[in-house]
Parts: sequence; C-alpha cells; structure tokens
Amino acid sequence: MLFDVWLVSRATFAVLDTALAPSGLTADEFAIYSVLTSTDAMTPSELARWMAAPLTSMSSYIKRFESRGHIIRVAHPDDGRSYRLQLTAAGRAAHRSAGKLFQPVLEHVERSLEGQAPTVRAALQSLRNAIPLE
Amino acid sequence: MLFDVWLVSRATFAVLDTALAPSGLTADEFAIYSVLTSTDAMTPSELARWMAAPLTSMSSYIKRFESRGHIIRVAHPDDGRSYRLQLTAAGRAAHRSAGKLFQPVLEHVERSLEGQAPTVRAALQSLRNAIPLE
DNA sequence: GCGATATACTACGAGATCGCAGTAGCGTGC
DNA sequence: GCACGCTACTGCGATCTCGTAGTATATCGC
Repeated sequence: MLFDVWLVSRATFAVLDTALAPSGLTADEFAIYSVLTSTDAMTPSELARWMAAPLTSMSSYIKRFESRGHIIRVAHPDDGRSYRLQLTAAGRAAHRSAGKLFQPVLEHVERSLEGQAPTVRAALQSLRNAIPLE
Repeated sequence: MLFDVWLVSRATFAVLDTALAPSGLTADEFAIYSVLTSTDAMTPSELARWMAAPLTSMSSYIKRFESRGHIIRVAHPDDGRSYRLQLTAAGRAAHRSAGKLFQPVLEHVERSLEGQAPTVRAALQSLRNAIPLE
C-alpha cells in the first residue's frame, strides 16, 4: 500500500512539475505558495512541520523565494528568534499564474475518477491521519 | 485533492526515510529494490518509466547501487544499447534488512486505518489510473 | 536575575536530482 | 547495404536537498 502511495506521488509530481514548468514553479513550490495564500503569516518551523520537511530545506526554500521577490519576512511579535512569511504581490501573481496551469490537470484527474473523487479524498484523509507524525 | 496527495506523500517519505535510515536505504531506494526483487531483469528505461523519473536520475541511481555492489548489469539479449539490472546477493540482503524496518511502519498504518485499508488501497489504484501518464 | 537548557533559525558543505548535450546501437526506406 | 532518424543510455554541470555545527533568543529552575 505504501508502495501505491509512492507510485501515485511520483506520477503526480512528475505531471505537475511539467505542467507548472512554464510558470517557473515546481509542484512543491506551488504547494507552499498555496499554503501561504490561505493562511497568511506562518513561521518557517510551522511550514516545515506542516510539509514534513527538515527545517534546513525550508531555509533554502525561503532564501530562494525571497531572492525571487515572492515573499518577505515580517517580524514575529512574540519571538525574536523567529519571523513570519508573507507572499508579496509578485508572489501572489506567480501563484495565480501557476494555478491556471494547475487547474486543467486537476480537472482531468477528477474527470477520470468519474465521481469517485469524494471517496478518494476521504481515503487520503484517513491515510494522512494514519501516518505517524514522528 | 492533489494537495492531499502531496501532504500524504511528504509525510510518508519522511517517516519511511527515518525508519529505513539504519539500513542505509532511502524510501525511494527501497522501492526500487523492491521492484527489482519482484521482477528480475528490468532495463533502466522501464524502471524510469515505471517510477515516473527522468532517465538521467535513473542513471545516477544505478551508478550508486552498482558502486554499493547491490546490482549488476547483464547484457540485454536483443538490444546492444541497453542492459538489464539484477540485484546481487548483497542487494537482496540489504532489501531484506530494510524490509524488517519497513514492516512495523506498514503495520502501524494498517492498524490505524482500522479495516479501511482495502478501501484506501482501491482509492489509490483509481487515483493512479487517473493521473495522466504523460 | 541569572545560569542552564531548549528552541528557532542559518552557514556551509556533501551528495542527490535532473536538464542538456553527446555517443552508440537499432530500424526503416530506398 | 547504407543513409536517415529514433531510441537507450551516459558525462557533465547547475541547482536543490538536507545533515552538522553554529548563533541568537527564549524559558525554566532556583
């Protein structure tokens, strides 16, 4: 079963990476931008925990995004060691244009599932809860 | 939904990578070794297509596995450009010892799913078929 | 209030991933 | 049977990922 997870995710990433390529974002990056649009002001640690990545990788991402001018750091009100991340207008624009490329892929998948989408979604949810969080 | 795929796979990889760490294999590598144990004699291209990875990455993997003494190349009977991959005894041993570390994680997940495992598996299958193969 | 310990992040470097360009063998049309 | 295009793979180099070690701030015990 975990095997199937592996296959599905490899295929998904491959497809999304090529679909999103023209926008200059990878699938991973698109996901991060998506989180940042929905919940503004996350800290690097929260983000790292959330996507199950090492904090060091997160650091690299942030540096990259920052150098693109897509995010800015804003001071954390309660913790001087940390800071919060916010998408800039340019970042939101990049996310939107990547979203336009993302949409057709999602639609294709949902159409191929022929109404099974809710079942699949539910299954993914259960699976997500079943993975030990470390 | 593709979002959930992303989250699930990130979490899965993270957990498996740490679980398998003592064996010296990553989750990706374990998966590849698993394929090679079940179907002996695959070519690099087949393997790459199967796991939706670029052939170049496959090339790197093979080099790495070879330098570990875990796989050998055997001549392809019909095609001089290609060759086939086979696990060596050492490779199979590595796979087996990684399998011992893999098992508890899988069991934990299945137990957490409380009988829903077949549903989830089926959902993953449908999803896999719904991803365009490029 | 102050030392000890824990937490949030970063610098750096090793190794992994993968795109581009190349080589070698295959297969087809003629 | 030979020129052409096609496919299988590799070398190299740019970039990404992430572990180790370090710095800065917070928190806890007293």
